[in-house]
Amino acid sequence: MKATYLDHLDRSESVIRATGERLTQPRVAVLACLLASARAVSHLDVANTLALADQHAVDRVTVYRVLEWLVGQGVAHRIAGDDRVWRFMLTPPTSAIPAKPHGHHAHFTCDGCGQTICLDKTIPKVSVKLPKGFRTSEIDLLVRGRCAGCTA
Amino acid sequence: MKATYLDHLDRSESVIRATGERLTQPRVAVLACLLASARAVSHLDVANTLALADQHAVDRVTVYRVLEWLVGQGVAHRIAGDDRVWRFMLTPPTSAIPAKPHGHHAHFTCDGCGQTICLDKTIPKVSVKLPKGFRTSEIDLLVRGRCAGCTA
DNA sequence: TGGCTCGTGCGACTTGGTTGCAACAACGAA
DNA sequence: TTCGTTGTTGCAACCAAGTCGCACGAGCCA
Repeated sequence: MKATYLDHLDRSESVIRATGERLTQPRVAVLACLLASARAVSHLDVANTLALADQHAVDRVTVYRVLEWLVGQGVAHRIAGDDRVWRFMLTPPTSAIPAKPHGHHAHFTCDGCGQTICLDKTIPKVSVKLPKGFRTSEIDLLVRGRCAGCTA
Repeated sequence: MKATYLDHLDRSESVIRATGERLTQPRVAVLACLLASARAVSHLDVANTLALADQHAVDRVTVYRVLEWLVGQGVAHRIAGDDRVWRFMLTPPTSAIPAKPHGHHAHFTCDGCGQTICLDKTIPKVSVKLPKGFRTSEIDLLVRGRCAGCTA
């Protein structure tokens, strides 16, 4: 991971450019971190990665704000973990700025190693019947269990 | 709510007795709070209810521990909310000590008033196909939207 | 290049939750 | 009914995640 996120700086830059918002170094670095990770990452993960890697260190408050901003742009989405820490992932398989407000997410969290991955592609849509008068805006499916590595 | 939880003290007591563990005043009071509420409640909700109602005030740390204990007994289960606060609900429709470890929960959270209710009865079981090697232990379904009151 | 505006960094703060420990209460045995 | 053991409670201190306010600085358009 240490070096990997550097490989994504270019793509990160173009995604941010596509939003029409300001292109700043912290935004590029944070998004590159997300691009480099197949699993959900916390604020702290991002801050640590950037601090360790090289001179791209970013203040932790800025990391919070950039991630918030990415969610607002529809580039990323947040997941509430079991440890009451927000984790963040790119929204769909890396397409640019979808900003689909009413979503249907599915994630898998491993009880062994704690990693969270996205299952959006493999899980069928769930249809929900709510009590009368209730309206659905979003459905999150959280599967807990053991990943392949931890089962072995 | 203020007086209501008092109506559940008897039932609370018998549920705790049924666990075979010690019967204490804080346990009875906290469980009575859960019994009295149709929706998920936080540690703070419980502490406030008990503090307001009467002489049953319980230290907040004790509330934390009692709720933890109820989860361990299978009487209640916890829900991670959007505001990174744990909320608690009775596990099934109030049957005693089910302690079903591998569950399938469904909850609804209202974007308007923030309340969380249980949908276990109305939602069909979701079958999940995971990548090879992955094992499921629990599935949580979180539906967000507007409740009947907030839609109107 | 200059200037406006928005983003960043820093420090202080809030809040939800946890830990350690001494005092206390529940409950079975005598 | 009393006693002793053992689990529970209350208190205070602590920790970590996340937020707020503000001054400085960088991005971008004219």
